Amino acid sequence: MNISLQKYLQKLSGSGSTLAFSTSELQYGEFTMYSLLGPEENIMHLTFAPEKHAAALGQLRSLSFGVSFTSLKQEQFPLNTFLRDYFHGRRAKFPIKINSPFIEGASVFHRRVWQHISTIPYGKCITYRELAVMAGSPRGARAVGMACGTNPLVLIIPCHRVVAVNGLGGFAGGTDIKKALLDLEGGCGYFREQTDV
DNA sequence: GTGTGGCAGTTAG
DNA sequence: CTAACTGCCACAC
Repeated sequence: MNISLQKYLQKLSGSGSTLAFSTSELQYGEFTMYSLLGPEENIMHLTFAPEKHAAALGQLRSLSFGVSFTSLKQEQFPLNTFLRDYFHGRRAKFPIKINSPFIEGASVFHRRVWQHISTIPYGKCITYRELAVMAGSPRGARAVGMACGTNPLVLIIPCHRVVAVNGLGGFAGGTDIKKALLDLEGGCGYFREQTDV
């Protein structure tokens, strides 16, 4: 992971000056998100969990490069309109080019899992086990859960559409958020099976 | 419903 | 290398 970050930054820092990242805290009704933009304005990290956000920043700071962070107003965040529409149920896809060193630097297995998650359509969900089969590791449901937990681009890689065979499963940022996202998308086939919710 | 053992992949040391 | 974690699952009570 750190190796890829190093390489990525090395490419960008031709002059050797410090690299500027920007962060923003985003508010959409009850939902709070944390984002990290790279020097080229590409979105590197997006999460509901403040501790994951802090960890991503910590990784950048731990590198041997000079890095600086500025905060961006929500209105200036490139995906703000898309996200706002999503949370209003008016958008299903985020047509952006994914270019995050947190993804490129991850393991083959994790990237495979994330790729498959990206193909789950809006309003549908699959189980950790099914995803494990797709990723070529039929007994690796638990490992799939771990890959979901380290997903650097929440919503863009819709890991909330992956649920346990007999329940909701976990979520970075809290299962309440996961449930709310599935609800927003119309249940995703999860609530139909549950008589209680 | 709950307990428990096994599972695959990742990370720390 | 081992040990110790996880957004899990199957199978018992």
